[in-house]
Amino acid sequence: MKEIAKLPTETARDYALRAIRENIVSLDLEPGTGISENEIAGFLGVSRTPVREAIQELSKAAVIEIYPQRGSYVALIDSTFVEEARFLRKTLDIAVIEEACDLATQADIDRLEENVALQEFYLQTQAADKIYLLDDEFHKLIYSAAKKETLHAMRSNIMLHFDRVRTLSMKTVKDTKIVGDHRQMLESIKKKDKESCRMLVEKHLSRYHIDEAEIRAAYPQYFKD
Amino acid sequence: MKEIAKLPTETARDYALRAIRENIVSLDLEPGTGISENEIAGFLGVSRTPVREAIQELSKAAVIEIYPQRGSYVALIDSTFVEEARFLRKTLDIAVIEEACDLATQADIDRLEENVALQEFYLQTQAADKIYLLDDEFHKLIYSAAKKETLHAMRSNIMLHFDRVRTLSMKTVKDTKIVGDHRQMLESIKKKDKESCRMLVEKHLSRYHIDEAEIRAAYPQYFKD
DNA sequence: CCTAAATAACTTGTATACAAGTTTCTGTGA
DNA sequence: TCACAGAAACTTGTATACAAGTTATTTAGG
Repeated sequence: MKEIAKLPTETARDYALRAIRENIVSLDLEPGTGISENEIAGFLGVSRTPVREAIQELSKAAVIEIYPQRGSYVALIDSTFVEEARFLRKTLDIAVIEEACDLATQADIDRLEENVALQEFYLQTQAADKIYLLDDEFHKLIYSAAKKETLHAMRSNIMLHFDRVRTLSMKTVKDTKIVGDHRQMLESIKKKDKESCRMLVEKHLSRYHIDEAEIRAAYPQYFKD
Repeated sequence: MKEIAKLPTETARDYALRAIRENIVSLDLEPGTGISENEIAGFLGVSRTPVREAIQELSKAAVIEIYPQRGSYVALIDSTFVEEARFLRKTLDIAVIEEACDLATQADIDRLEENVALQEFYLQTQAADKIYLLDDEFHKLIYSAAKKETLHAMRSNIMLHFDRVRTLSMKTVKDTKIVGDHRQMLESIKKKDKESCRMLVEKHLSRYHIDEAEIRAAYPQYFKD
């Protein structure tokens, strides 16, 4: 588990949740690892209570499994969940981007323009971690433009399963293509071309699908079944 | 707040979560009501810890608002959330019922048949509460047939907002039509007729849309804005 | 050396005590 | 009667103590 600095504003609970979540997504907490409330509390410098509440929340998202009186474990990557996450993205992202075509204001477009411009900039400087964050923000901006912020928060939770696969695929999937997809999506939103948006989202998702087999072959110990 | 019996098997945390949630959906805890961790803990006969964890979870679903050191309140019915919940249903329920057309086994069909038969039975005996539960189970069975159980759990949380409106509309919406919709959906799944399924889900949802205006007029104190 | 029982060291679940901050009440003064 | 200060009674956030159960270790007996 890697250290993550506590922000001065956030509560101990929010800090614990953020720290544990980031460690799970980054795979610094490997799938199958046993975790202890006491151990994490000591590591983060807070008491068991906020750590426990964070773990409860992550167990509801099914990325942590709690066995009462026995221990808790980082869940193995379950293909069932990954498939459901992909299904949700395919369904909801398309519906939301179509809604964004109708509702996006100039301010929304401006924010998206700035985001994609930064992605294109960091693509040249090879800053993969920056692109990762901008990728998340890009999709959040689209949900925001469609006035579906609550659904994005919900999407984030189930997307945790997908995110771990994404972390593993960082090396194989080409950032160039991802940023290119985002640029095309933005242009299609500006043209209010829903059919094009739909196609782009499907193509975008298919990029991750391709290499799941090889990822699984490379890291079999991380997968369930 | 109405009393709800604690099941012998469930933990104090699960009991508190179930009890508070049911009271919110049934409107026995009215929108805008102030709630206290201590008060609820005393009422339920457990300590603050499990009650607190339950409230945290419900605050994440945005049906409870927590103001640190000031108090917590049952959230007013926010039209934004209700609209997002409706959007999710329209989008996801359609995609899932289409998937169910492809994947439903005979066992799935049998369970749906039994459920709808019970709905038709209780329709004659005027047992609205039974139909309410069977309604929930009907949609859950469809998600199960489509192998999307995780998404259903997620759907349940955001649907809390919709459920409160549904509770208010119980008197105005005709159960006859709802059960009729369910019967037609089942027949369309059996025929694997996706286009018909899509139309039925949209018609089904529109039934709740009609009377939101009058509900809001009848209970203005429950609504935000 | 091996087996088995006792025990110690863990786990999470729950209750309680304390901390920090807000609101409300109460009493005192003019 | 009104204004204001201060205390008391709340709120949630956090830390800690204890309960109940599981697992690992240790120790005694053969």
